[in-house]
Amino acid sequence: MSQIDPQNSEHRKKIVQLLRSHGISPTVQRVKIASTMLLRPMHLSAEQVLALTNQTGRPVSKATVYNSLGLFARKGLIRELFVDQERAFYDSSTHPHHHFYNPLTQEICDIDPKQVHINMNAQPPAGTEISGIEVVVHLQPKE
Amino acid sequence: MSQIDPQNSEHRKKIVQLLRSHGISPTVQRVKIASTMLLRPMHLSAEQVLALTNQTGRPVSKATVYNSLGLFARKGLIRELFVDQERAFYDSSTHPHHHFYNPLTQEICDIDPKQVHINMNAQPPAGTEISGIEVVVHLQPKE
DNA sequence: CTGCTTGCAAAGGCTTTGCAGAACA
DNA sequence: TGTTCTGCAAAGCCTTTGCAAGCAG
Repeated sequence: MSQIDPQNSEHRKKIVQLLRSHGISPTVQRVKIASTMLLRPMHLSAEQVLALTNQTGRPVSKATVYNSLGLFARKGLIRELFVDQERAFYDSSTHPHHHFYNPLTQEICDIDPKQVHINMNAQPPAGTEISGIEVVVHLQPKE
Repeated sequence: MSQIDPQNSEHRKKIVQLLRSHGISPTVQRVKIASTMLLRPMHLSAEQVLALTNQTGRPVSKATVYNSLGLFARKGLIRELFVDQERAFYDSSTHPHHHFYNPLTQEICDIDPKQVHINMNAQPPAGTEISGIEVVVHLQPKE
């Protein structure tokens, strides 16, 4: 996996470009947050993004993290996951794929889209079209 | 659809039996809440259940509604849906089926399980097994 | 009786907002 | 210079909790 180091101007440029290409003006904070998300493809809650982002350098405020994550999700840079109502999770990989979710450990993990085939014949209600399909496989401890 | 009228002792008995068969002791409030849920198979938020339940008769408190819905869900009498993080929805039909969700109108509607075929080859993580599969098809306005 | 349930209000936790100052173009 | 963004704290909202009074069995 290619590491993205916000200190490294090479990677910094990539992030800036990525933000620009999604119509997001690349402020210092947004680049920092985006670096956190894309450093490793993960499923993070807003609180976790805040903590990771602020491990180094100048801290970013909580409000800005929430705003930026919302913005990124609206712009399609990341994906918002609703697996339980406690909190939202943000998924840095936007390509279509599905998830295992363990409510006890609050862990989410990816399911390779090649492993899942969905055949849907149902028509969406009049005036609407499908914007995305989310499959969450809930887990429980064996036995 | 067979209406369930909580005033009607015939239906009341059915609800009591249903609660008992799920290991739930049938208090006055729980019967009232269950009647609301089962009056018509629907997707309701806790707030909506509260409002509907309290349209008639002696009002049930908010805390009791939340507690009872949580209890019903844990006991498998209803199903808890997480389609957005704003609030939980409760689905009075527990048989496996899937949902369309329109985030703009906050409307949920069922998808006939016969219309959806899921082929999953992915293995659940070690020590866990699948407890349920939730498919949510997100909608957006056409055009 | 004895334990479970209810109700009220207050607290909790995640997220948004209001507004002044800072950064950007 | 005008617009956009940030940060802090406070507010908002859904949900849970603490505890005394009430009900079920």
